[in-house]
Amino acid sequence: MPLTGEAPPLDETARAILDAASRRFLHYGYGKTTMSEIAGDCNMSTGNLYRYFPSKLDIAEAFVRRLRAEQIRLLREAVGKPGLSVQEKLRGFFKLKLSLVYERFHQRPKAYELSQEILRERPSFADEWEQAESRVLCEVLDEGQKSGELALCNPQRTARILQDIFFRFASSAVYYEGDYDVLEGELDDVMDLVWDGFQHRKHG
Amino acid sequence: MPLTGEAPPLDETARAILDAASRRFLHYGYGKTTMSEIAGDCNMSTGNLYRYFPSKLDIAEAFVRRLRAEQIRLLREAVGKPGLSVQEKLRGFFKLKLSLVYERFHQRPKAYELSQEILRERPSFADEWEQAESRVLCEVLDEGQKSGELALCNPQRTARILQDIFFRFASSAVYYEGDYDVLEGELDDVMDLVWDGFQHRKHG
DNA sequence: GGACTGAATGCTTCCTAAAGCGTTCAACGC
DNA sequence: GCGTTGAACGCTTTAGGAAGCATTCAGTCC
Repeated sequence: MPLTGEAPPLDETARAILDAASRRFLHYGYGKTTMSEIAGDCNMSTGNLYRYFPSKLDIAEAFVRRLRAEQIRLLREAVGKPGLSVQEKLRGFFKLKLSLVYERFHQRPKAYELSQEILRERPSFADEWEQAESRVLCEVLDEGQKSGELALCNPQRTARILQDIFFRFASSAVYYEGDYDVLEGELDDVMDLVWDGFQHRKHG
Repeated sequence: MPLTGEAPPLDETARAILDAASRRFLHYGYGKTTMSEIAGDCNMSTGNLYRYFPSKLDIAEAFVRRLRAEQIRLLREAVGKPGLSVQEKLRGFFKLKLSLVYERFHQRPKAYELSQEILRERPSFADEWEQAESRVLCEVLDEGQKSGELALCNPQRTARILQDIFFRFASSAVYYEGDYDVLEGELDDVMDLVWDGFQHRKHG
């Protein structure tokens, strides 16, 4: 499963380093985890870590890429379920995204913090992530074109517009706001209106 | 022009304090402005300020309310122009909002920082602000209902959904991202799709 | 010669005392 | 008696030295 932004394959030692670091990042957070601790967990010197990862931040990035790859997998799974209409697929995509984002903030604060740290230090990561999601969306939209459920002039542009439209449900502001059910209800209403727009375009 | 969230009328001294504070907030920022400086600008003691405002933050809030009231006025003005269709009014509303937010971040950094500070200390301010905008939107939507351009079952809910949909164009993330023209282009595409949805609902 | 070490380096973070500043209110002046 | 002051209070921020930690690389080992 190729995924742009996926790290190159790791050898056994690099993977051991990443596993050890991941455990500490999730438990103690990025800032409280030291390179000497990670090295100790791997029974090697601190200096040796740099033969595998150029910096501490690169270890963190590799970890976040893992998390993100898992999310993409889940999103693909959700839209890949047999028997769903295109509308159901799109709705499921954005609802799952909401629940993943919401859960990470509330249940896995260290993972959330780490994501924020990566976004701060490497802003291009956000674009990359959006591109990866956009590809999943395009597949769904292309499918809708083929099945006759949609009539779009530019599926890529449409994917971008959908990401704009549902941005609120994946933004950090949402974590402090209203509760999950309210958010989900609003997301449903937004999806209804979007679908009505698609219907209008289909029937001219 | 009543506006919920508007501060009670200020007497002459309170207004002088607010004016002096405003100048300093805009020039030096909130954090660098001290109460003793403000008091000095008003030829009074520091302690006397507290007869007019309960705290430094309340002065800041009064200032931000001024800024927001001005924004609401501009938004009302934009949608109140004669001869515009409802679609043009809605489009104009969100485009103006984008330009105001964008300009404040790029041209008036201290005003932006102050807004952020108020939102941090007084989160309910965000709801209040959204309610104020929602009212303007509702007026436009009600007008659309009356003129037959729209067929909505709940204008208030629709206003809320529109705010969700256009959230990205008013969120802080937008300041670091792409340039203004790209944003405006996307906003137009979103508005087009939203309008198609409204059309679909009108014609069944 | 390649894999690895661990001390050195220098940047970042932490800690703590001092300074700054928001707020209060007893005292003052009219 | 009311409006105002400005010093006191205590919380917050700052500054500077110490400690911590990411990173480098000369030296060592196999």
